[in-house]
Amino acid sequence: MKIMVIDGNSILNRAFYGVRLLTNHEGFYTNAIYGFLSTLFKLQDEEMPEHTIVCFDVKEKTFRHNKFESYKATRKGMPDELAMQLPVMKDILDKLGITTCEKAGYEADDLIGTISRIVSESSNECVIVTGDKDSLQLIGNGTSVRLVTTKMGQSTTTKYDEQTFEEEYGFKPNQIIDLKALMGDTSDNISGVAGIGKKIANDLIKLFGSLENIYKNIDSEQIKKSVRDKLILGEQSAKDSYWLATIDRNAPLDIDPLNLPDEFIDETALLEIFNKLELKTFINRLGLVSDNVFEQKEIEILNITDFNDIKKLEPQNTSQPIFVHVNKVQSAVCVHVEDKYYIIKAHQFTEDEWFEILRRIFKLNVIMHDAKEQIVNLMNLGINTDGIKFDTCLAAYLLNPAEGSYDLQRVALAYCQIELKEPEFDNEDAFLGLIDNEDMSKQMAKWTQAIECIYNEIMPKLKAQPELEKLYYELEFPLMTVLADMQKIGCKVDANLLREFGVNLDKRIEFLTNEIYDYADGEFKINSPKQLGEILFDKLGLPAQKKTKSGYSTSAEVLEAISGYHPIVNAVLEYRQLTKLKSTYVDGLLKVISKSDGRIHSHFQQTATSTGRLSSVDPNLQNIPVRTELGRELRKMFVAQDENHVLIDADYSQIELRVLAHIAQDEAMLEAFRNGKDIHAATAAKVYGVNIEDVTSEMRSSCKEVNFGIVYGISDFALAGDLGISRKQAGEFIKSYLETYTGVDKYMNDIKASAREKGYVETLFGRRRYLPELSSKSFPIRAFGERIAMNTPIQGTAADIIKIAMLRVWKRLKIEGYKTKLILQVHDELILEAPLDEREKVTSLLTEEMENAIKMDVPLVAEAHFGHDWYTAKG
DNA sequence: TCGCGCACGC
DNA sequence: GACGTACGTGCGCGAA
Repeated sequence: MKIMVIDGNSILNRAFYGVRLLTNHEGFYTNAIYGFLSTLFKLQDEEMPEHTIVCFDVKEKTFRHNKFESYKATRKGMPDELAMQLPVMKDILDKLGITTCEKAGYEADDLIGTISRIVSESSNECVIVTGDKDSLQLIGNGTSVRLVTTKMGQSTTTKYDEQTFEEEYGFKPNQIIDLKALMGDTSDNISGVAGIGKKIANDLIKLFGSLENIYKNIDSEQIKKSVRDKLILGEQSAKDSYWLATIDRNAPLDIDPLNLPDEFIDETALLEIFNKLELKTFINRLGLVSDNVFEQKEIEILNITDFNDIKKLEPQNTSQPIFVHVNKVQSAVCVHVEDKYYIIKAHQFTEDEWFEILRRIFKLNVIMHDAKEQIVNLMNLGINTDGIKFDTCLAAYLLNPAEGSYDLQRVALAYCQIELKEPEFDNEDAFLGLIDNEDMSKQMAKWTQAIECIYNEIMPKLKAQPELEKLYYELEFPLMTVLADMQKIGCKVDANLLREFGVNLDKRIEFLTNEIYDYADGEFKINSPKQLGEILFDKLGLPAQKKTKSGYSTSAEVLEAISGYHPIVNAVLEYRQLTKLKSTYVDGLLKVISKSDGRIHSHFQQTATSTGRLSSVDPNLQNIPVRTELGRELRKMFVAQDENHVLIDADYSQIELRVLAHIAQDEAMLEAFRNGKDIHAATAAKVYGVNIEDVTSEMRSSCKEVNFGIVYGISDFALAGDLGISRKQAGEFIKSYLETYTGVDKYMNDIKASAREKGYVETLFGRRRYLPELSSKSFPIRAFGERIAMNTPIQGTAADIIKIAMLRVWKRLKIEGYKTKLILQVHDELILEAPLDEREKVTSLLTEEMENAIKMDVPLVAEAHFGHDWYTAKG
């Protein structure tokens, strides 16, 4: 028989610190439970024990504390985020039928020691699972120890038996006690012998075998005098330490390790617990819900191979929704109509037939998951996609925008506990029609079925929040088509100009590289912060300012501070700037220019941010340089298609501060905007108590920083860093700022209180973000949550506003028959590509829609410029 | 492949 | 006292 004994506290601790903080939507922490169970199940699979026992420490003092008050005195208590998970964890173990064991006055280690003794004495096998090395002393007689180490998210285990232990340590497992008696253990506050560390302790143990033997031979010549003196002085401490480090293998047990009950799994209870914790992976893992509905209910999968059969795709009642899934490589589509799943594969039809099929499908009342990329493709084929009426991906995003990822697999798991396997048949071969089998059809049907399930789960949740439902139907969903259209059109890039720019950069980079090598007196990877740090701070001896986890910090901030010490520093700074431009922008952009139309088709992600902003990838066109002149040059490469077109760029002036003024109803700030004042100067005038015309540029720019920070929920710490002043001064600065803008002060306090109470914050349009961080007892986490609480309504409302503007601009351009196209959005900026003769009209259309997107108590101001390229159009 | 340090935007 | 200004994406490096 094999028995696995787990040190519950140890593994739970590892799990807690190894897995990022997870919570369910109510803010209950689940990361330790998640990590513990992952480790438990993994080890059960590996070790296949007949029985598992989990031992826990009890809060009360143990026999060790009773004798030595100092024992483990330096240990901090469990953080609340972990403590709250402990009882739930025990309950889960109970429902899993796993025996738990704890005893007042004893540590988990003692219980484990006792269990392993009993098990091994009866010639059974015992595997101990723990995260700390104390239990290694228990190895022997069929007992092995698995040490679990965690790295963010994953856990690795190392197995020690007598042999591997001796190979690594060079002595027997129980001699660990003797070792600890000498060197002590800071984590348990065991003192050992003062002055004796790991090295000497190891040598002594190898020479004499045990503590007892060392003292018997204390006069031996093999012990140096200095060491002998320390040993004599610390004899009592060594003996006490020996006693403390010894695990009691005769603790009283309430269980009989040799006669454990069968492990009965209470499926109903576990299903309920895991649902509540939103740990759906375990529901699946334990098979609490059948993951394969196909096995429960035979569903009808039909291949359509005859073009004449396509009328089957139309439901009797045309208003009835159908569910559509297109595989990634677009070689096949699955349509779920009424109770049937139709699979249609492109290669079985002529191109005309295939397009006609798609045309018919997307005329119907279609529900999809993440439709945008498909819409782009269909638009490119000239197929109308107006039939698409619902996107489950977007809905999932609106219900909780902080999830991070909304691919079908994840959402199906979250809402339906369906585990969708990575598709095996979604590759080049499938695209060419080389793969055509039943499994492929079955897999596609299952994915389509998941969409239906999500839809059924999500609809009532969306309807339960009327504001969110409105946001979905009136803004987010229609915006998807606008984004698809922008992606399809893309933006023209002058590749030759870009390449030329790259060549010039390269020349200068090569010069700088040589210069840096000369200064450093040798070659190294300048791009490696590690190597650069060693050169600057070790070899050249420049004063290091900051450390990072992995060595010296070489950030621009640090380098600027030391630029006066050595000419290499400025060379590195310039090198960094140029190589960034070259690799990310020149090379990066050249890679993604479409061969067919010479344009860049960035993808606008609609479900990427937790505030409601869009993001842009492949390439990211929302971070094209603008601040430095050289970087800004890159914008000259983004051009209108020809000399008969221009780019028109309009950006909102101070949209976030205006939103803040409105939401906070701050009289002073409202007044400043209403009167068209320079907000930063106006702020400075008030904060410093001078007339606006007497505001110096320093006063203005420091207030600009504060304004900027206020929008993000500032701290004195951060502001101090930005302004280069002390934290105290920064605190006073913020204080006088908030005394000037009392409405803002009140808003910040109110929003935090409301967020704590409700568990979420909202934008003006009801876009929600949940804040589990606010219920944390940990200051940094809670403070983080508070900053989000202050920032999200502002940033999110601004995001809502520009989305409204985009939708209206796009619609008007279309309805009023302009050829002008919306091509880019950069958070507070919209860019159009317009034929020359439409320029004036669409410019006013654009600013008009941007400024009137929403009625607030302050005016919204958008400024537009135009030009052949983005550089000029940015104004 | 992944995490980190760094750098670009709003 | 805690140490983190919000929100993103992408590159090169270096360890696994």
